[in-house]
Amino acid sequence: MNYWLMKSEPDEYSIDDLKRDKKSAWFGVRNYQARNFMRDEMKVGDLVLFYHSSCPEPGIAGIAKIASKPIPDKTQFEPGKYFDPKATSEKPIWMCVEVAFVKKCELIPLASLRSATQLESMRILQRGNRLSITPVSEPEWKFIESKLIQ
DNA sequence: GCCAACGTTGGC
DNA sequence: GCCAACGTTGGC
Repeated sequence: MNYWLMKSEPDEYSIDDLKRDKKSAWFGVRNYQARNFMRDEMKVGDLVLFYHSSCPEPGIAGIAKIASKPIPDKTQFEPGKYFDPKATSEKPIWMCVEVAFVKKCELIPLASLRSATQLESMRILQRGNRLSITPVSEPEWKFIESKLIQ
């Protein structure tokens, strides 16, 4: 079992949207490191901290889980902002996974994460971190689950 | 809107 | 392969 943190801008796709949809493909990732996590390391059943970014109240908004093996991100083939002219259906470049809703929680603000010494090495809190998908260690997960999630 | 940090691009 | 320029992310 691995744990992850996945960022989403709530204007684009929020925890409420996932709650409504039950399940969604995590399309639109165009960063190789983040793609590799989805393609190579995620397993069905892995748990995910759903993080709201670039919004008035950034923070953890809920929990989701990985619900599929890697699948081609179909937006790479379609006209629009995620289109990639170098991708073909035979050789897709961008892979994603499906993510399923588990629960919504009271928002855990970024400041609360920063103030917890147990989380000081968390990837998301390191300066300059911009990766939209990052691994979460088991101790970090346990701490957040038992102490912060309501 | 600002700005730090990082990834990507492209000329050489 | 180097590296400057540029674009993007994301908190504030």
